[in-house]
Formats: sequence, structure tokens, C-alpha cells
Amino acid sequence: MDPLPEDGESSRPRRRTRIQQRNVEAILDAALDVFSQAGFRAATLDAIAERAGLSKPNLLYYFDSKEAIHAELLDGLLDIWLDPLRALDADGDPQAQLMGYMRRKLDMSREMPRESRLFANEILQGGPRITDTLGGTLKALVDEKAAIIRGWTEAGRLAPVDPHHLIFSIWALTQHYADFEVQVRAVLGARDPFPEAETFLDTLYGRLLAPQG
Amino acid sequence: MDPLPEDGESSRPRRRTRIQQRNVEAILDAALDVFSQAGFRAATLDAIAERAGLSKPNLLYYFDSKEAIHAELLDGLLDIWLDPLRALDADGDPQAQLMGYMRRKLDMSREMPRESRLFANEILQGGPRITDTLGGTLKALVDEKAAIIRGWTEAGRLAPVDPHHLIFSIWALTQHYADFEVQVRAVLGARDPFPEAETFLDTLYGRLLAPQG
DNA sequence: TTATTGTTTGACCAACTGGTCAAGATCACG
DNA sequence: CGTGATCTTGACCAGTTGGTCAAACAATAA
Repeated sequence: MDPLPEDGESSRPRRRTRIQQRNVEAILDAALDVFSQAGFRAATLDAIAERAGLSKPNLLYYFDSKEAIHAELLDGLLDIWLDPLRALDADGDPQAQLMGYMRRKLDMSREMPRESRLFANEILQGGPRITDTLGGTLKALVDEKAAIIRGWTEAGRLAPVDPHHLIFSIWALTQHYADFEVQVRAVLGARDPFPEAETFLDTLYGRLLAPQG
Repeated sequence: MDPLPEDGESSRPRRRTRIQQRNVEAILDAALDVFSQAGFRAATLDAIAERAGLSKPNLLYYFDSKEAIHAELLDGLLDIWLDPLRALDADGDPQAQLMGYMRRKLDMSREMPRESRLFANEILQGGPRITDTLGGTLKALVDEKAAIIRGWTEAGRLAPVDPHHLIFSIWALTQHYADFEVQVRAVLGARDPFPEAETFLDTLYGRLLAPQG
């Protein structure tokens, strides 16, 4: 019998038994490991199954297909991933808001590097499974927040900057520490990148954003 | 007969016939397409062969294995990739040197996005085929240039910044426009990212690096 | 207990993948 | 031209991969 019968009405992911709860969680966690390190195509169900401590047919009892696992991961993540940007508040202090956004993104890179790499892999490969979201939800959100930033600049509360590229820069700089962690650590040796990164980014955005010259 | 007999003595890649010249080039170009978009494991010899206009056995007449093609690409690229950083000159004007480095990296993202993605894929997947280089050549080069930058700062010719993270920031910001091109373009719509990016990065590093406050 | 539902697995399959090989086609040069 | 070297390919192979299925096993409610 179908274990997770795509509940047509309610969108609650009601998990029926505690066995399902446990196994679905284990699968998604293992899949995050594997997909984020290998990308969709190079990831194998065998690898996910092994890491989850289940047999491959057992995986496919809980999820229809490899695609379905990947899709559930991406869906669940897109929301979390954009939350910090959603929190950018037009009524707050411009510099504090942007510094806070940057710091939250850096925190996510430190605490959720697998998620960061999952997205990076997806985008690198042309984002075939999220192009809709990119041109839809994401673009809308970025445009909205860019307008807020432009407002701040025009009010003289922020140094003049291209708002879109300011946002890109925050993505690039913070996610770099997760996506290119291997490289960063190889260059830094034993040093922990993150405290240094936070100091550096504070300086960088402090100097970039302070109004006046 | 072996087409490219690993010339033991001379390190010149002397290609004997023009057929070899043409086909090896076609293979490497096709392989760059495929590897940069899919990553090593997900790339297939069939895909490379098709794009190169050759049969799969014919590919393997010119290269011993899939690994060999990938290795030749990475080898050839690592040099080119680090050239802009090598060019950073201790005797030049600090700001001009760093701005020049940043612009050259941005140019490379615009003109060699496939190469950028090839590296990104490799690093994202843990860099199994270049860990030696990362902790060796790369770390040495970065440490050397970081020392130069520190010297400039201590001489008061540059605003105080962590040199390593300054270099990371240049990598992250410039390569972002190649590696995450799909996302950037989805958000910007029809606009061409690169001219805007150059202006933005000029502003950003101008404000970050200018000595004094 | 028993009937029902939920869970797990070994055996299996077709498609794909990297790679081999021997035979044939083509080229360069005396 | 002829001959040896270079180039190309169809057929093939073993290992991997996503996915199926029927049968066995476990949990649970009546």
C-alpha cells in the first residue's frame, strides 16, 4: 500500500507511523549528503540507501523515484534558503538590515553547508529542476527587496550601490565559504574560516554601505 | 600504434599529424562543455564523443580514459586560472594592482565560463583530483601574494583588510557570474550582467581598499 | 487469535557506462 | 603505385544504475 498517499486536500505532510517518520527523515538526510556532494546525476540510490541504513527497494517504498527525493529536498530548502532575504525590512535601519542579512547568510553557510552545495550543484548544472522558481518566486523577491534598497539609497541613508548586484555579492561571498570550503580550508591551513570571514565581511560591507564619502 | 606516446623527454605536447591536432582539440573542447556542465562522474564519454563528432572508440584512441581527458583539461587550466594572481606585482600601485586583478578575473568569468564551472564542479565535489594542487601550488601562491598585500597595508598604502579573505572575495564575486550565471540571468531578466558587475565591483573594491577613512 | 495493513527484502531486469578488440578505411611517402 | 603507419568503427563485454515485483515479515486493531 502506498505509504505516503499524496494527501490531495491538506498540504500537511502528515506522516502516519513513527516508522515512516524515522525512515523518511533518514532518507532525506542521507540524500542531502549524497546529492550535495555529487549532484543529481552522479548520486546513486545505492549510496543514499547505504547511508540511510536501508535497502534500495526500501527507499523506493517511501519515495517514487530518485527525482522525487531530490524534488522534496529542493522544495523544502528553497523556503528556508530565502527566509533571510524575506526578513529584510524596509522600516529598519538600512545598514543594520543589510549587515544582518549578510550575517544570517553566513551563518547558514556555516550551519547548512550541504544545503548550500545542493543548490550550487543544481545551478551549476543549469538548474533544470528549478528554472521556474528562479525566474518566478526568486526574481520577484529579489526585485522587491532591490526596490527597498534603492529607496534607501535615494533617501541618502545608504551609499549608492546597484541593489541587485549588492544582493548577488552577499550570495557569492557567504555561499563561497560553504561551496568552496575545500579550497578555502586548503589555503588557510588549520585556521577556522568563519570567524575571519565574518570580520572581513563586516569590514567590507561597512565600508561599502556607509552613506557619504 | 599509440597516437600520443607520452613523450618521455621533451614536455612539448608535439602533435604529430594535423588529424591528431584537430581531433584532440575537438575532444578537449567537447569535454570542457560536458565536464563543466555535468561534473566528472555525471559526464559520459558518449556525450563527449557526440559533441566532438567522433565515435566513442575513436575518443579512446586519442585518450586512454575518461580520467585522462579530465586530467588534461584540469592541468592545462590550472595555469591559466592562476595567471592573474601571479601577475599581482609588489612594485605596482596597491589599489591599481588589486583592481586589475579583480577585473582580469571578471574578464575570465565572462570569456571562460566553462572553465570556471569545471573548477567549481571539481571543488564542490571535494576536489578529489586536485587536493594536492590546492594545498601545494595554490596555497603557496596565495600565501605569497597575501604577504605582499599585508605589506601594502602595513605601509599605509591600503586600507587594513585580511589579505586571504580579500583574495577569496575576489574569487567568489567574479566566479559567481560564471558559476551561477543561470541564477543571475534569471533574476536580471534581459540585462547583461557583466557591465553592471564591473561597475559594482569597481565601487565595492574602491571603497574597501582606499587607505584612510 | 486473526485479519488487515504496513514494512522489508532478494531476485531480477533493461538501459547505460567505460572500455576492448580485431578488422577495415584512409593517409603519407618513397 | 604500393606499403606501412595512422585513423575509424561495429560488435562486444562486464559492471553499474534506477526501478519492479512477489513473497516474506512485522505491527496492529478487532
